Amino acid sequence: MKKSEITRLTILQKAFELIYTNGYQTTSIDDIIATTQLTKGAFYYHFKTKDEMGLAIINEILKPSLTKSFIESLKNEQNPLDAIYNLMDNLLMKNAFLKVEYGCPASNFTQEMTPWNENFTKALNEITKQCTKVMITTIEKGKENGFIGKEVNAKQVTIFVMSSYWGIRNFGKLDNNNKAYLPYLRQLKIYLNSLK
Amino acid sequence: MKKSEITRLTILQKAFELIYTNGYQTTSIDDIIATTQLTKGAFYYHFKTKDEMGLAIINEILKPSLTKSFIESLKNEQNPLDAIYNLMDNLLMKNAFLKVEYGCPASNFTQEMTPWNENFTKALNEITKQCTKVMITTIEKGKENGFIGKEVNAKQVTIFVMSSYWGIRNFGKLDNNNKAYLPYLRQLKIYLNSLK
DNA sequence: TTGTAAAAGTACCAAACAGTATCTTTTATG
DNA sequence: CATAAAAGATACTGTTTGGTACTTTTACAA
Repeated sequence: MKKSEITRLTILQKAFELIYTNGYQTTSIDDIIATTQLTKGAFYYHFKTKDEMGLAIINEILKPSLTKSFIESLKNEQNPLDAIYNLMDNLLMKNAFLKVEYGCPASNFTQEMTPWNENFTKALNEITKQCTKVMITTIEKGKENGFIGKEVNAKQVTIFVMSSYWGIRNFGKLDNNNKAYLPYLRQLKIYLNSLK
Repeated sequence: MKKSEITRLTILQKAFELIYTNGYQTTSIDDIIATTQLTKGAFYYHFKTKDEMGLAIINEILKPSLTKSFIESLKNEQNPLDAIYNLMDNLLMKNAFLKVEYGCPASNFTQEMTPWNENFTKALNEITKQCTKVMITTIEKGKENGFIGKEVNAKQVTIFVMSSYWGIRNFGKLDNNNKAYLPYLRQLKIYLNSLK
């Protein structure tokens, strides 16, 4: 890997961490170059504007990480209901990338940027669509394999589950701990079992 | 109502609208005084700082509006499952105060402010706790009245439902329309019926 | 090894920002 | 209707911000 590519990636990763913990608007370029030990010259060599960097974070850091989580969790497991539960359990309780007190990075980005940046919205929408698609396919397959009742609407369930995930991260953020995660996961299991 | 009180309320309401549509950080005090047709002198006569105003918005605009919605919807209805469904249907589809494309104001505030303002977090947490409490009580009463199965865990269900609500607003925001709301509501109904 | 384009450093700018100091006008009340 | 305090207007400040212009250093292919 070329040195300049490493620099670029360092900026993206460090900037992601700062934005994930402090928000996009409250993270200044000066903050980013301070933590990366770089200068404005380096930053603006790699990115035309701050927003171009933000978009790169979504597409090059967030997107691969999230879609990988979804695809790996959902495609390999036999029982789709277990798969969905384990995916959520993993995202909430085990993923080292995601921290309770900072919520879901995709959701954070959405909330903060959507009102004023259309490109961000589009990029985030794509991630969501990809994740949604994988989950719908998983459920449809589960219906064929007899794991899930034939009357179940895959898209509805997906939207419902994804929503509940985004929302529960709000609780975690507000409470600044994962106390709400356990009752959430128990209820999610009950709900998923009702789809058999 | 005294004139100065009207001015204060006007600032809060107009500022709320701006922040709801554009975000807190992207709404400047200059923006607020421009839309209110007031001046800095007036603004800083009523509020010591921008954050003091933000806190006042949460406590004096958001809190009463949301808790009123929850209490009125949940306390008056006979069947608690219908009550919860109608509350969500109302918040998503009928409430003129809330717009699809801008998400849930409480959730927006939470996402944007939590990382850097503890007072905001506390105030938002209080609103959430109040709403949660009302819903838990409603469910408990429903268990006593036979509307809901005795084995149902009221707190779990409340957290699950509230999460799903917050999350679905994210979908609406991302898509910039309420297409996702209908499948969500259908699935919510199916889920609530499973609690009988 | 060396020439050169790529990469990074330095110093600056104009605009936007929250907030203040001071002055003027309303408004409520004796 | 006089007057003082409340409410609001005006003009400013120091700082932070994203971004730029220009210079220097580094990496790497020939």
